[in-house]
Amino acid sequence: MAKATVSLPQGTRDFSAEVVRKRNYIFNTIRNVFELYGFAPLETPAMENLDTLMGKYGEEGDKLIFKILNNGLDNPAKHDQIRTDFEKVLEGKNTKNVTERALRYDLTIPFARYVAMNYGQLTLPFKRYQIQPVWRADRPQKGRYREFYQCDADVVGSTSLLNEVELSNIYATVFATLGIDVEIRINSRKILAALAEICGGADKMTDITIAIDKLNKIGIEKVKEELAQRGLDETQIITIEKYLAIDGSNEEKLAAATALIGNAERGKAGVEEIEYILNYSQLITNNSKLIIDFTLARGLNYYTGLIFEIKAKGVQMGSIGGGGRYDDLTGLFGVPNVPGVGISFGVDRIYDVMEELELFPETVHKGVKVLFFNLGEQESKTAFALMQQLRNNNIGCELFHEATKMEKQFKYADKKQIPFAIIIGSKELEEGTCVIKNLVSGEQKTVLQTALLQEFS
RNA sequence: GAGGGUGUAGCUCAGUAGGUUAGAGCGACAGUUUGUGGCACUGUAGGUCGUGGGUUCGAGACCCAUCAUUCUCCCCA
Repeated sequence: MAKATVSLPQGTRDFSAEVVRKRNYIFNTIRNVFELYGFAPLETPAMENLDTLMGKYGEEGDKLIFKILNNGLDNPAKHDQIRTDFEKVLEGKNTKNVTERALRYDLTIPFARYVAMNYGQLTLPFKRYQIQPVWRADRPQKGRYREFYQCDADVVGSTSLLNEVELSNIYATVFATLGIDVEIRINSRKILAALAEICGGADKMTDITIAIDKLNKIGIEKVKEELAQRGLDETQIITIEKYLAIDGSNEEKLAAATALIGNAERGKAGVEEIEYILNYSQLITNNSKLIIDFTLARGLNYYTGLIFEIKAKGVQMGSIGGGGRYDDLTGLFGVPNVPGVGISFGVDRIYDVMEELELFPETVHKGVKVLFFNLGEQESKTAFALMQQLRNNNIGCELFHEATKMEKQFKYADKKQIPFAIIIGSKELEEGTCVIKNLVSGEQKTVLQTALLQEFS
């Protein structure tokens, strides 16, 4: 036989039965909590119009969008036009004649598009959740793929901080259910804006957040270097260093932040937001899990208010979730002034964390419960009838596919982790009985075929 | 976009300073006498060493290219 040369596209994966079951366990947990909090599901197509996606993720993001080549490019009547258009593609531009669709890059923009298209029909605030794969033409590496799932929950059409409280409780509930110990780190983009205001003006906000975001990775000295490179002077850098050095309990941090940036209007507002959510959460979840982290910035520039990031305790792993408030998600699609707030779960990383900490329950391995041995034609007919009877009572079973030596059938049961074997040979056939063997303990007993069902109920 | 690592049996990998018939473990299959597995033992199958060039008397080992894969940086989940 020729050697198979089949392979998978870079950065994609097959999921075996065991992995799918474990992933579904995570998905189901998240989905149940979303539903519990009043979020409704939404699914959007794998592909969007290229126009919908381009320009929404920044210059870098645009490059990482998977574009779909149009069909019918081989139509002779269009060759001249397409050659001309293809020249534009070579220059880095996109033309509708060559490509006009692309794979979904995230769930947020398709959601914004959906809200814009259906704004009139939506009951506000609109709370939806979405669990679907997205695709990015990124270089794959550890924990990064070209196809991966996102789990998002967003509320649009409400500025109430109650939404932030709800979302942080969703985080707490999901991770408590999964058994993962986490810190829910929070900060406010308003505080960062106030800091920027004091240090060089609002236009430095992006520079400052980008540099601050790297603190954990590169350390304070490098951050200072980067800030200097980005044009901040020494006094400003000292202020930022003071800001980043804020430490202690949540209360102490808030006090220190107030002292530093409380005079700025937005700084005050940011501190008040955080106070609000901390007070509220005390009533509902374990407050100690919410931790103020003033170094938290999050890369995405559309965040404007409170921001979240989830860090699992006890493992070396990047954030396993994040989110925040944004002011105007749908403005780009012609429906302005729709504020919102959303969170996201990083399922692939959550999976890795649970694997590492061995948190998956035994029950996720859900195979068939019974294997009927096949010991001959008449024997297997009897077994088949009994098997159907069990199936009708919601007991999963299989009949071995051919009459062969028992050793093989035992090994099959072992490999598929089937806990019970039912043996019907010529002797049992004659007596109207069957042998039930517990394959874990090795114990077995003979019962009447008519009594088999009640043995399993 | 930039820079490393790795490609040898189905899987995980050995293959010493280039030398003749390329190995192991696991897995698969068969058997250790025909209705009781997981163990053990025996045996069998399976590789033009990613691909294409080059150096050499001789290349799985060295050089170049190419493809694949993996990791790091950028960016992100």
